[in-house]
Formats: sequence, structure tokens, C-alpha cells
Amino acid sequence: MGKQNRKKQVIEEAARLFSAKRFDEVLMDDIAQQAGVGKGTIYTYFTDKEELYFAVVFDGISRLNEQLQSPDDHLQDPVGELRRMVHAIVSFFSLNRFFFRLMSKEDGRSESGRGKNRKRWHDERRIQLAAIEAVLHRGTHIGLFKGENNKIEAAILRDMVRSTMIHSGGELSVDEMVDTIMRIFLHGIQTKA
Amino acid sequence: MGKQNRKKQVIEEAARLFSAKRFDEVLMDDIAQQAGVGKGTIYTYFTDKEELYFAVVFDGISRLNEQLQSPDDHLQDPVGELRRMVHAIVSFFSLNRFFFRLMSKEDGRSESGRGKNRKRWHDERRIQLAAIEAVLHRGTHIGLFKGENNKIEAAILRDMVRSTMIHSGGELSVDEMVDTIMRIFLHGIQTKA
DNA sequence: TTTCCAGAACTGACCGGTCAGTTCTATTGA
DNA sequence: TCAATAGAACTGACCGGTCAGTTCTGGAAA
Repeated sequence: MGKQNRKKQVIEEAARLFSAKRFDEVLMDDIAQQAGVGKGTIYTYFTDKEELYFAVVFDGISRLNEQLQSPDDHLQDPVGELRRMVHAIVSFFSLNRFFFRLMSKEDGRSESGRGKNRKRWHDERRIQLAAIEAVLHRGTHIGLFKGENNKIEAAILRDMVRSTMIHSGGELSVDEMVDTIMRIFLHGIQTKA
Repeated sequence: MGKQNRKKQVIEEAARLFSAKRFDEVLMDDIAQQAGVGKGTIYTYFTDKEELYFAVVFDGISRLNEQLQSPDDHLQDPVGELRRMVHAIVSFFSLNRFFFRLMSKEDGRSESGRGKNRKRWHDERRIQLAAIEAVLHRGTHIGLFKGENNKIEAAILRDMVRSTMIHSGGELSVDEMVDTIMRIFLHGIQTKA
């Protein structure tokens, strides 16, 4: 088994376990066993449990953030670009249920900030908002969006993915979720009447 | 110090600590010290750390749910009723920052469900959604709302409070937050044009 | 032979939970 | 009003189990 594969395997299984249980309920012995790796081996890659935990978290969020970066659609219409982003988030989480749960959890801890890990988490999360916000700005500029408070609107859009995924109960396809989110975010629930 | 005050004091300090740190980082010794109470005293009220934790959680959520119950506004217009509910949630969390953080955290854990505490949490959360959903239904029935998927819409509305509170950075008043949420939820961000 | 690693075995810090001892409080009756 | 008493409430030093982190060994692969 290749060196990188081992580390990857550990991160993957740790993600599964950390997403399902409390930090203190997850044992290093379990992670080692699930990953098919000696416990000692884990400590060749990570100095301690906490470092492993954050490795898991950052592995997930940076992969998501890659997906979020637009290729070169700066020319595309803002609505299409927004839809592309929402789609990217929804499908990423659909394929990575573990990270979805893990991030929801980590998100809860986000306000109280201490240490460089917490800071980095904060930064990565801000990148997401900034990307969305930029598109909102562009749309506001050309009169397409109302743009009352782009910062909060960006946050709301991102978090709508979370709500939708949790509460769709697996009944909606990725595209249906994206449609639902975009419909509400763009037009609201009230009839024109 | 009165009997009830002690227990209440413990719950209050535990809420503060649990909201700021991981479960395993919060020491019973710390809670006791912060509450100005002997460690053993905590165990006269709660059988173990976990029970205390859930006592904290349920104390918060049931107080919130009380606020959510409409007095007798079943006759009032759905939009007004929705606004009243959003206002109730926003002001409750403004006055109870600890519970706000705590619930965000607990919410992250919500999917993986084991045990009766998890079930009760789930139930309490559903009560909130049901209350909102009922209003959406009523509005849909009289042609005021589009009502494409009231279940998810209810969840989104509730969670918009969370996003808004986290990302307003304390810059918005309660009423401004309520306005922002209602505006987006009812009409979306796109201009009519 | 040498390198690598699984996983068993070990260790000790740490912390949840206990309980013997102490303090508070309510009740009685003089 | 206050002394006496019962027992409820509280305390915090201590105990013991747990588990992160380390070391070691045997065996496989190269």
C-alpha cells in the first residue's frame, strides 16, 4: 500500500467516525482498526488526535473550496454563476455525506475562536462567502439583484444548502435541491399577486 | 441560596461552557467552580455529565418553543404570523447567545440519532418546523404563497435566522434582522425587472 | 540483511464520579 | 424568642477506570 494511500485512508475513516460521534467518543484504536492500519502508524502522520481531527476537517473544506472556484465564468451571467456554485456545494456534499455532517458540527463551534486551527477554519469559510458575495456584487451592479446586504445574503444562500440537504430527507435529487434553493433565494415564496 | 437557584445556576454556567468548548474540554470541576457550587452538588441534580448536558439543551429549546407558540393568532394573516415567529426566534437568541451557539452545535450532531435524548431533541426541533409549516400551509391555501415545498421552506426560514445572526456581526438590530430575513424569504433577492 | 509496519503491550495523566464529613435549614416545644 | 435536633443539602479530596500516546516485537516484503 502506497504511503499516500495510507494517510488518505486514515483521514477517510477518521472523517467517517468523527462525523458520527463526539470527539471524545472516537478512539484512536477505532480509527486505526477501521483504516486497517497500526495505531502507531497514525502517529507517524499526525502528532496527536487533535491534529488528525483538523487534518480531516481541512481536507474536506479545501476540496470543497476548489469546487467552488469558478473556471473563468467571470463573464457569465450572475444567476448562472450562482446556480453553478450552489450545484457545486450540493453535489459535493451529496458525494461526501461525512464531511457534510462534520462541517455542520464544526460550524457550530465557529464563533468561539482560539488557536490557529480555528483561525484557518474561519478563513476557509470566509473564502466561500467571498466567492458568493462577489457574484452578488456583480449582479447588484448591473441591477439584477436588489443588493440590500450582500454579505448576509451570501451567508444565507450557502446555509440554505445545509437546510435543504438535511430536510429533504433524501427525497430530492441534486438538481431538484438546486432548483428549490435558487427559486426561493431569487424570488421568495410569496406570489406576485 | 435558594434551592432552585442552585440548579438554575449550574445549568446556566454549563450552558456557557458547553457552548464555548467541546464536550470533553468542559470539566465538571470547571462547571462547579463557575457555578460557585461543590462538584458533588451537581450530582444531586444530574446523574452524569451527559444528563447535565441535555438538561442544558432542553432547557434552552423548550423556552424557545414556548416563545414560538402563537397566542391565538390563528386568525391573523400568515405574513404577520411568520414575522412574529421570526421575531421570537431572533430575540430569544439575542438574549441567549449561549443557547444559540449550543444549538448550532447540537444541530450538527442531529442526523446520527441514538438514544432518547437524541429523539427528544429531534421532536423539539420538529415542533418548531411544524409551527412554521402550519402557517405556510395556511398561506398557500389562500393563494398567498407558492407552497412548492412547505416542509423545506419552513426549515430554510428557521435556519435563515441562524445564518443572519452569525453573519450580521452584531451590526444589525433585532428588527433589522427580522426585516432582512422576511424580505429575502418572501420576495427573494432578484429585482422584478 | 535491512526496512517497514501491524498491532500487542504498556504507562501514566487525566477526569468523571463517589462518599465521609460538614454546614445549612426547617421544625418543635419550652 | 431561642435552643435543640433531625436530616437535607452541600463539599471537595480522593479513587479508579479509561484512553492518548509510546514502545516493542515479530513477521513480511524487498
